[in-house]
Amino acid sequence: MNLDPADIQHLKDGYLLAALSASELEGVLVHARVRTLIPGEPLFDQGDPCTDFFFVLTGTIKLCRMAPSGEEKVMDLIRSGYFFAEAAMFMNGCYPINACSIEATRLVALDSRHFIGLVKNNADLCLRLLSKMSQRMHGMINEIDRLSLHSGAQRVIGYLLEQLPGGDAAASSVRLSVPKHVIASRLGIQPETLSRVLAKLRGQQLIEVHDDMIVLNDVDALRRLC
Amino acid sequence: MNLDPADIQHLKDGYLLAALSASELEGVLVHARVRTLIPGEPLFDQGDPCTDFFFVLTGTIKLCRMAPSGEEKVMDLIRSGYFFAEAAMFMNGCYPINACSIEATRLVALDSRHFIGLVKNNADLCLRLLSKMSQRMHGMINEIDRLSLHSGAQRVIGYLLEQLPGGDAAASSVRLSVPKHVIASRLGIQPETLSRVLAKLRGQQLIEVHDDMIVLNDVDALRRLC
DNA sequence: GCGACGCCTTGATATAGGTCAACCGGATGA
DNA sequence: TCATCCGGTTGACCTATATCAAGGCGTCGC
Repeated sequence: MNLDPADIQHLKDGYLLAALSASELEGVLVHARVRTLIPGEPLFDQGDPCTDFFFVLTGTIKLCRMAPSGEEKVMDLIRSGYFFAEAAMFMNGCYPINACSIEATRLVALDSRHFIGLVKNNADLCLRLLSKMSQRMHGMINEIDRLSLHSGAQRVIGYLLEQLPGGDAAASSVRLSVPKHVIASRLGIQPETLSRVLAKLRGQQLIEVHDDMIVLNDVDALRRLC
Repeated sequence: MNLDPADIQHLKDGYLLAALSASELEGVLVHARVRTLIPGEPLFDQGDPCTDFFFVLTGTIKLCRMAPSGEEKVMDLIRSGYFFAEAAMFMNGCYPINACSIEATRLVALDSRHFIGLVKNNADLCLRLLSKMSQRMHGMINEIDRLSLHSGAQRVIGYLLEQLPGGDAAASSVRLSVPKHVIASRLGIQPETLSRVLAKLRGQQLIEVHDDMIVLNDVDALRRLC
């Protein structure tokens, strides 16, 4: 399985590679392998040695951790056009989480060691990386206080609002691209609770639920709730 | 107020500056100011433009966010010998959190823009930074799943075990260096709940509480509980 | 077509933890 | 010295959410 020109363009648009010269990019691509995952196929496990970082071409990757009890907590959902595991690369150690697909997924695996070597000679790229990682950390700070400061219902509403296609105020409906139980885990609640929260919002006429299609009847009111 | 030689040594031991040459360090110090805070004095607020990053010489800084309700959540406690706000620096924007002292604190404020300039010309430093930020992100991932996967009691136990002076298995007692209500917020629980958890552990003979001194009677049992 | 399964929903119940209120003891300050 | 305040503790109560259990509705393979 190989990279076609559209994939390469896609990759170049991702922030990590945008700062590379043509020859550097060439080198990175030599060390890149395309992988295809069937739904639910694991990519790596928490504790595996970190040899690659990844870019999602199509599909969705679920990053999650296992509690000692066996319960799993979804930490992040990585969709087409995004890198992941690039942070682990710099620790030169092991992946801190599990990664697996939740639908048919094509992704690019890029060689960590080769890329590190590249970064050593490219201060500009380095700064971009620092900035990007700062942004991720910022996102995590938000996540931490969402989890600890807001109620389950507020987190659900926040999630729905996040999924709104940006810009268009009129198009106030959302298609859930992952199963509801995955969203529940992402939000740190049980599937039953998610279902109840949605039912309650439906009862208040704030939303309409048609399977994985959710219409937000009153975006402003929802925004006020959180 | 100025830096004395001990302070400078202290600073050089911090990871961010260890990779600098003598002349680079010189430059950084020219742009450094020592600040002294009384207990509870604010340093910056969430949303303030990010002009400096900091190093704690003595004392403790509390990083926290305010919920819309006015409730505050302690995100981190920064003690002597650690940098903070270095991530915000790379975003070139605003501080994402509030910072204030919780006791008399001496710290060094370092000029962000000057430091960024330096990093641009030092790929090695850059890599160290990337690695350090990865570690922080790793810590945040742990924090997120602690908050969402573990009970309040487990988080309390985890906190106590973290505070144990490393290495020495015999010395199984902990002195709480910050007020209990700050720890409670750090752990995402109420002060009353923290108090009850400690009372319960005391009832099980697992710990002894003497004001801010906590003796861990059975470290292994505690570790098993989480 | 039919059973099995997965996903979601709904109801009943249990429980962790939050909230409110009272109280204690030490520190502070008039 | 006494009043006050602050941090911590304890009790009573309540609410949000988890847990357990049942059932509905698609989808898939046979």
